[in-house]
Amino acid sequence: MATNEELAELLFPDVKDSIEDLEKRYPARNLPEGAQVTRFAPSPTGFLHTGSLFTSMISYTVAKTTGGVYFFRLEDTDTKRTIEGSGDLLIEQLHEFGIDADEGYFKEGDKGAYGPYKQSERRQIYRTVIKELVRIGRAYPDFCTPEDLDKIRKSQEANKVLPGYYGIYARDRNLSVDERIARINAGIPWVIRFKSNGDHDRKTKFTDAIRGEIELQDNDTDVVILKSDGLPTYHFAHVCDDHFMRTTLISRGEEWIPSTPIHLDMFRALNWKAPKYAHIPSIMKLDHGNKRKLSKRKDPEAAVSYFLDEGYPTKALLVYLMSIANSNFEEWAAANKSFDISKFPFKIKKMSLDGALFDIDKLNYFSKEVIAATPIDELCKEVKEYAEKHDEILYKRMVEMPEYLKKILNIEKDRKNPRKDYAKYSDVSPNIRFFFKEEWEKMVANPLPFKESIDKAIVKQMLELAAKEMVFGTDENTWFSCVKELGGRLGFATSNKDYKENPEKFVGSLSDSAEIIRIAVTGSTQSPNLHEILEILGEEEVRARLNAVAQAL
RNA sequence: GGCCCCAUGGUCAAUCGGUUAAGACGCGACCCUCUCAAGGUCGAAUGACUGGUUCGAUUCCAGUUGGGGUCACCA
Repeated sequence: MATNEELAELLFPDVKDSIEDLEKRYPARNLPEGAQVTRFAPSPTGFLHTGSLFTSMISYTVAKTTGGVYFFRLEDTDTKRTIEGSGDLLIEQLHEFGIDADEGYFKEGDKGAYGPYKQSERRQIYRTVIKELVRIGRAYPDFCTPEDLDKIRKSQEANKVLPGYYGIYARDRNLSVDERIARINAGIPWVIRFKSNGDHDRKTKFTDAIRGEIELQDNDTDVVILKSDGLPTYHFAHVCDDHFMRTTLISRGEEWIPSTPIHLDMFRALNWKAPKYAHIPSIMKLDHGNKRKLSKRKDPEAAVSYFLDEGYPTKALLVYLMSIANSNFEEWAAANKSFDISKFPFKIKKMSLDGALFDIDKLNYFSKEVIAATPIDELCKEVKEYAEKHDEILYKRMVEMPEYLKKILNIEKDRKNPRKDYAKYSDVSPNIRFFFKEEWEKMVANPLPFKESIDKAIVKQMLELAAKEMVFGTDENTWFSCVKELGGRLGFATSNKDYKENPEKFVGSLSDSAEIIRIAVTGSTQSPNLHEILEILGEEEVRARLNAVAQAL
């Protein structure tokens, strides 16, 4: 009668190393007490998901705040879904958010002593551990075809028992070693399954770093750990990699909670200490009254690239996500007058337990705050960088007349209550159109929104008067007194109080007189501070615009 | 369906058995004001339901309901 030892040898003849060897190759990390080793371990299957940014931000923050290590591992074991180059793209996008790994997989090669950090390059490690598992009888080859498995599942459904490969339904679980060897030698394809000792009627408990104690049914299914393509499944790769990479805290999506007993089962079988788990709630979206996970297919905001394309400052998204992660962040930010999330004392225990609905209003709010607090030179740089990728015309202007753009972006900015016009850089262009002659000409070619109640002749006179006599190069008060005086000559009120008391005595209010100038110069009834606008445009240009509009009336 | 997670305003949420149940976004009103963006003041709006424990439950327990997740040779 053959032994498991022989079976293991037949399955993995080339594997010479033992688990002992691996333990030596990847020694325990020498880190201070309390330092956490965390990671972000995505599959290279597309763009960075907003939920992934959220979990990676948390992993990163935990490592940084505890003086630990944050690494990046590429989980490319699903060869069918892998998209070439998306691993590098993920790293680039994370980099835009300042989430750079201390070690791990990088475009230009691995960094760190616990690699390789790309799972497809870790085949021998998995095979070494699995060989050992076969040897001790905790893993075995399974010869079921997909059709066999399908048949088993169908009969389970018909009999209304739990589907899965477990107990009496685990067809090849109790094959004799001789039989297994015979089938392998006969060339029948196989996968390797983990042999669970679990009992469905018992519970496994573990302490989640966010939720506290969680109690689940024991795992009793014999999950596949090595697929027919020679690569491991997530379950096994996670256990194996996070053991040898010495991860101390696994932060991952809450959808992993139900499979945690499988992982714990394997850690136990290998006699390895399991890491701590932090299951992060998913970011949700309201869809026809129902909450659901942000979906990459249905929701533009599920892809981080959406925010980048719209021109949200990366910091703003991070601030928003942090406010979801630890709701006391807002309070902290207000007290410290800073949105610097790296200084915020993040506590994983303070994470809320259910998934937050993505709130674009709140993001916009934070984003306006962030942009308003950005120093002008930095803002110009950011806008320019955004424009370079997404707004050709704006980019050209920023390159050709940087000082002019700087003045425009600086309107009412350098004060205690700065303007908060922009939530995203894509808001800039539509807001500043009128500053450019050719745009302004297009705008005033359309009927202008002058008040119907004011006689066109008066409007015209006001424009002509302003074109001739309005002062330039003065401070705001002097300028405004002048505007008042000019309006007064035509019968406009020179104070709102006067107008309120006797509106019938005037052709229009003080606001109305100023509005005529605003409309002519900006094409709109709304604009930032008129005085600043006029000074930026310059005397010559303003007088020309006023005359042009007056003539067209 | 089995199992698991979750449950305070529209949204994010504080409260570690005793509170007029914070705060923020959004919304409304008013103020400021040459318009707007802001800013200021004020306001409307919350403990899913039913039992139990307790002198006292938003808070602890159970059940109900509701929402979410998961049951692959995908992660």
